[in-house]
Amino acid sequence: MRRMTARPANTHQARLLRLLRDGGPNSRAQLGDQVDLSRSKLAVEVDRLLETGLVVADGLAASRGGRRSHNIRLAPQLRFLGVDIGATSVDVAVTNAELEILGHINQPMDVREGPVAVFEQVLSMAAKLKASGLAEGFDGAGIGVPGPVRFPEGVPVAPPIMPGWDGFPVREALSQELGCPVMVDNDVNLMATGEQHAGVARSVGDFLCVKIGTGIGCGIVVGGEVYRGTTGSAGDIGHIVAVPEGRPCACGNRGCLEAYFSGAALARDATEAAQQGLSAELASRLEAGGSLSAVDVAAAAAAGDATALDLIREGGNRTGQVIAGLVSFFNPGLVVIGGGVTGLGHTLLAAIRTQVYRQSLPLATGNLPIVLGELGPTAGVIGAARLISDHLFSPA
Amino acid sequence: MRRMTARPANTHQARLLRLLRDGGPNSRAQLGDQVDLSRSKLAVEVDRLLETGLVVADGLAASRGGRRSHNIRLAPQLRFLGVDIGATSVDVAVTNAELEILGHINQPMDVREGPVAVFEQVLSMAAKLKASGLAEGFDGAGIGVPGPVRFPEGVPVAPPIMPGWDGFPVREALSQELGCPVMVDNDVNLMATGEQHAGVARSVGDFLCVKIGTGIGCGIVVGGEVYRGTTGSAGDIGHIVAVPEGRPCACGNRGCLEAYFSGAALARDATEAAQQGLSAELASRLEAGGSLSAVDVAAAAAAGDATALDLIREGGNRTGQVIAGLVSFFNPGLVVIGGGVTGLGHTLLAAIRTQVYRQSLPLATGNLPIVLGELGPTAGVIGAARLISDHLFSPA
DNA sequence: CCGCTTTGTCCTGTGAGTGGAGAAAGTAGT
DNA sequence: ACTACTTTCTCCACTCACAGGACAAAGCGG
Repeated sequence: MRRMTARPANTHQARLLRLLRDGGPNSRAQLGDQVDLSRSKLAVEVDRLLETGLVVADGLAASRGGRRSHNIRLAPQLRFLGVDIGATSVDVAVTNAELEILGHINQPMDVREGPVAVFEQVLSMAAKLKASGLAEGFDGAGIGVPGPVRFPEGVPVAPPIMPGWDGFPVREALSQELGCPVMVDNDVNLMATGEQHAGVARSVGDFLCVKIGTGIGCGIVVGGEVYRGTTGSAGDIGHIVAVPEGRPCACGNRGCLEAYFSGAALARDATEAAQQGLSAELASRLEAGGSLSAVDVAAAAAAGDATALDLIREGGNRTGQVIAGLVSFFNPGLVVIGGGVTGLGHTLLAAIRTQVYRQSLPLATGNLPIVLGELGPTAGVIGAARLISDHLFSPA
Repeated sequence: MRRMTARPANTHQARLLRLLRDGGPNSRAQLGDQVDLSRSKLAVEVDRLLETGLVVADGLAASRGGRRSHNIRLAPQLRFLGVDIGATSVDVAVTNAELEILGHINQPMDVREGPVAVFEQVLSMAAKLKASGLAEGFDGAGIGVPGPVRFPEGVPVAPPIMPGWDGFPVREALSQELGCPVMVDNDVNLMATGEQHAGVARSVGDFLCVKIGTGIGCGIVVGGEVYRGTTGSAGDIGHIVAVPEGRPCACGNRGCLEAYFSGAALARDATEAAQQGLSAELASRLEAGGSLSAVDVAAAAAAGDATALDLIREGGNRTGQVIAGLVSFFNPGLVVIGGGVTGLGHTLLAAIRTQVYRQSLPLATGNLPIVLGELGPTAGVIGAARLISDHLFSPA
């Protein structure tokens, strides 16, 4: 099957495509209400889009008191691939042009095995989605990697947790394999993009999205656009010093946030507590599973285990302290907490909130919601799909 | 004399005005090289600007091998007023349309006396500048205040160090008094704007400008635009916690950066050291002046006083720690240090650099200059003039 | 005085975009 | 069935921004 080849010829067409993506099918008249163009001009642009095949007219909508309108929608066969590479697992999903998830696979994986092995796995997952009839091919793909990215080129730069990926041409390689345009970003930025597109951050211009998984990162959105920083490392808050001269961290410094809290730190601290006999609950889980993870701590906390709750609270306090500083500095309109540890839920959230509301300026916290992400594990893949669709739905 | 009434009618005219402001007089041909418009279109827009009186043609430039060009420049009688209200002093300056300072007055003052008293002083300073023949009136004024501002309305909101100003309609009141358009911003943002326009931050898209005066604040520039945050309090880093559970701070929390370092904290610590007999140098200055300020500490440090140097280093370390966190988070292309304590110079700068380069990620610090501001006390007033000129040189 | 260059002006063609007239297709009331 | 009114969509003429070329003006060097 022929894939999407055309791109919008001008900003009007790009605007229309995004409206159809975000608002679903629409009549010409409804579109006209949103774009500030005369009906005549609008009709011309819609006709041109119809010629390219990017949008189609299918059927008539119900009358609203007058002539029935033609439904204009994005071509139904368009497919985007969203890939979210974490430290220990991959998510791959197919979406339609409206960025609705049609199919989603999650598999365990280890980024440290390097780009070649991971690519093979990603491609086989994509193939599986194709084989299940959800797509005959992909019109574009977005991919998130757990480290800083030189965004224009789509190349990871000096990623601490995935050293083998440094300089690997992710964008070009994946584009070659899939035969479609590809955009690459940091996984945290994609989570923020996802929550912005379809989650809690809709209609918020400036917000922070803190992702707590194996490590800790923070997506920064300024005026509706992801801010990536000068070298693409913006939001890398895991090694902000939370406790001056505190615990040694793997990075060589002391007192880093990640030395106190993250999926990895939590698992380590829980294991230690279990071995010291501080918690029967955790000890029994350790014996049963051989090792502990954030999920075990969450379960223990849900069962009322005091040690688990303490660990979560303490981690939340540290994290909240750092976030409080960022809130004072950045004055966001919203803070989203997400990532693997979202399962720790409201115990974590409460600790973070307490610290932020206590330490940040009243003016900055006065009307500041601090909430859990709403999309869970799909935020990343939705963000990835949105990334490539933003790219494709912009003038060539 | 008639003041500026016209505004650019479109973005082309605005663009041309800014080019003339930032690049000085120019021929039509030179302008054409910079704006990507046909010569004919450019000529039309320049003619219209000439009609409005915003720009004038004065004389012919030297030949560059062909017909001599007409010099096009901004109207020479245009005058902007830049006002920078600090905690303890005011700066008022007149500039021409190219934002060159024609006259500059600095006077001590206390913001806590409230807006009415301060306004009176500012107006008398402006009158003095007028009386000296530098201006017959003002075409626009920019004003910076030491606290958060609701930018669109030009009204301070909940400013901690100037409680009497809360909600006072600074923009409207000053506009009324001066009879010209006025824009209001945080003083720190204006310093950043000034350094961006005429100082060390020219041609840097994303940077931080840390102003250490009576308090500590940070101007944030994203993509060449000042970022003000959701409620206008972005950059308010003085009360970020530098030491968890540390010294009590006037704000009610513990361990705030300003409790450890700022002009006020430095004066207090120096006084204490002098009284405890730790430094003969500081003690003699205390006896001579009755009190100590950051300037005394700077002088003592310059004279080699170990205690003064220690105070500066320790303050620089604390500040550097906080900045290190911000650098990891924001990944700027430049960090500018300015404000009243700039006199502490390289001792301070070295301490800050050490902390940032040690604690932040290599990717973020790899190519990160950390430098002192270049404009000193004029940064604020230049920023203020630039603020209003940006406003006036944009389509009506 | 003759080419050559640069600067600035004039004029016409093109394409984007507006706005109005009106056709097409529907609903509701009489 | 007929009328009045609504909404949707199309067509067409007119305006305006802008490009680009021709050309005039004003300088240079030989």
